Amino acid sequence: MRFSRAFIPTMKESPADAEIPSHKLLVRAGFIRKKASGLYDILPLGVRVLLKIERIIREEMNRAGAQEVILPIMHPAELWVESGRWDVYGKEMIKFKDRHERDYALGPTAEEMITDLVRKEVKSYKDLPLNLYQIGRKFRDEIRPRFGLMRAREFIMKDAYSFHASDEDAEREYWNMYETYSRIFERMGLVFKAVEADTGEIGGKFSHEFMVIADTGEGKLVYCEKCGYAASTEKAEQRKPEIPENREEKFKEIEKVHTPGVKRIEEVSEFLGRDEFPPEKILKLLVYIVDGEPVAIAVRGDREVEETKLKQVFRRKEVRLATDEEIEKFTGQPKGFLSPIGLRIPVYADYSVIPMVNFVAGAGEEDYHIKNVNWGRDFKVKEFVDIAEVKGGDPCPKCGAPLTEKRGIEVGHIFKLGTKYSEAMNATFVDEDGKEKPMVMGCYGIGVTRVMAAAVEQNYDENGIIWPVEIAPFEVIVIPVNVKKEEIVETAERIYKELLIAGFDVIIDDRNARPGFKFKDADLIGIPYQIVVGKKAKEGIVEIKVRKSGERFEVPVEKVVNKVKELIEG
RNA sequence: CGGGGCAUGGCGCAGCCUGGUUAGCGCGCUUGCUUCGGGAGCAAGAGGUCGGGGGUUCAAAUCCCCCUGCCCCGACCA
Repeated sequence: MRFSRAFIPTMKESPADAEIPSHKLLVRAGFIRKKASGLYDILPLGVRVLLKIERIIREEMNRAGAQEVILPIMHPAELWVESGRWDVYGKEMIKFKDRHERDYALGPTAEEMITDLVRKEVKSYKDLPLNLYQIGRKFRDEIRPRFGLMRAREFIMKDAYSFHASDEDAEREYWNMYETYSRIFERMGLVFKAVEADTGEIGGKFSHEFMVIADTGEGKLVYCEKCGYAASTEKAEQRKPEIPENREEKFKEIEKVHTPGVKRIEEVSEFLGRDEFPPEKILKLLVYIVDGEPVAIAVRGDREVEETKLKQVFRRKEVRLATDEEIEKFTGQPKGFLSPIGLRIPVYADYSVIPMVNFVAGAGEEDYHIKNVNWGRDFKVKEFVDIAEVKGGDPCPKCGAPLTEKRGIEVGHIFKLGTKYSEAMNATFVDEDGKEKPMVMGCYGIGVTRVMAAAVEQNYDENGIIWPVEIAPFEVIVIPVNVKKEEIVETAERIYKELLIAGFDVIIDDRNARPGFKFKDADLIGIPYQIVVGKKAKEGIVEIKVRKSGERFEVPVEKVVNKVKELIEG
């Protein structure tokens, strides 16, 4: 590729609407352009990166035994109605009608479409297992698209679905995909972590998310360096604390204190004296509405409720915070001073409350708190549940070692679905024993466009992007410093051709521009290796610069190809 | 959905509060000359329905109303 002929519109300034590095850099370096909120044009450089990402995915999926298909993006409503998701997924779907007034949606995911295909064609256990995947556009009408490619309304995804005759075989494939995904992200040169995750809207039995570690990630995860436990904080379990020995003996007399206008945990702590009453000594009480019924949720003052875990505890019914009016109505107590004592609604307490002794809680009346409250003695806990968000430093639920907390970008998610869709859609087969059974399913997704953004988020500096060579738009750029000098041009062209012949992805910056201008572009775009052909060309010497480390080597022209090979292949 | 902000040439912005005659700046773009190892200099140019509609006024980018688009924030006080 010749830079002078390439469509690579770079710019000095970031667009005003870009917030995070990947968004700014992908726009500035000419990989993408915004068309509308959550919709992007992908320019040639972007396409090159996406094709490389897709190639790695295809190779590994095929190697793992999966087969590629292409299903329509336009989904007939009937299938979604059949699975019961037409209304559930509802607002996230772009829906429309054809000229005959039939309902359709642009596919946000394809369980229904694939299940429909397989149920029609597969009737015997002999045809199982089957793992089919596709790489294509997906549409989700996000409440709030943001961060460029990270949360777009139209994006490219690889989605795979597997069908099995038994639960064991589905589980075997699940781990097969786990290994496959690990290889895929390793090959892409990304730092990632596979974590146990909540199954979310897709449903199913258990799942893992593949998170690219980056500070701008929307997801949080914790992991244990010692035993390898790793989980999304939406799922991470707390180690259940022991009930302190002889706790009753430590109980002190209840004491009511005047705390005018002091509501927040932090304020209470400050007011009563931080040293004696840190947030860990204060009880936080919240009221949630679970399927219309109010429940009180107690957590230690320094902890946050993780709503996804809360939903799990209440088996995924509708769970939401109570409004101020509801709080007053159901508890008869003023907000800000809620007390577990004498509460008319059941109290569920987080594990973090178990070791608490002689703590502070609201008094149930305006401007008062109570000291030396103890669960069991002063109020009844209906059940101790694991609903607080796990934080870095907390003990690992498996081995007790302190957990590490990081932020990450979810680029892949694998689910063991079970028979949720096959039962709803009647996807059955006849087993060896002659009986008709629902197929056991799994599904496995990778956000292809998101991987591109995540890779940038993890690999950039003040000068621009630093692509891992495996997914870089070009592996090498040849930069003749001055296209008016014959010996420079000749040398550069020669190296360019040799690299092409050797099979490298190479671009030559043949533009009549000043050297500094070209260097800036090369750095911005993030091409891993730059070959600078300058003054020493006439002595047969050129310079190779490594984008990531900034290292520079002077190399004789005839050794360039070998040196590049050595650098890229390690 | 609720709250806030923005919309002026391809990009980034000023002007608007306190209406007034050619709407400005930087970058980019075109042409020429010079320059050529970290986003060059000089000179000459091109390019704008000031998001759209309506209103107030002798006069609107500027004031008022409506619409659209885009961006940011939004449980944890109970």
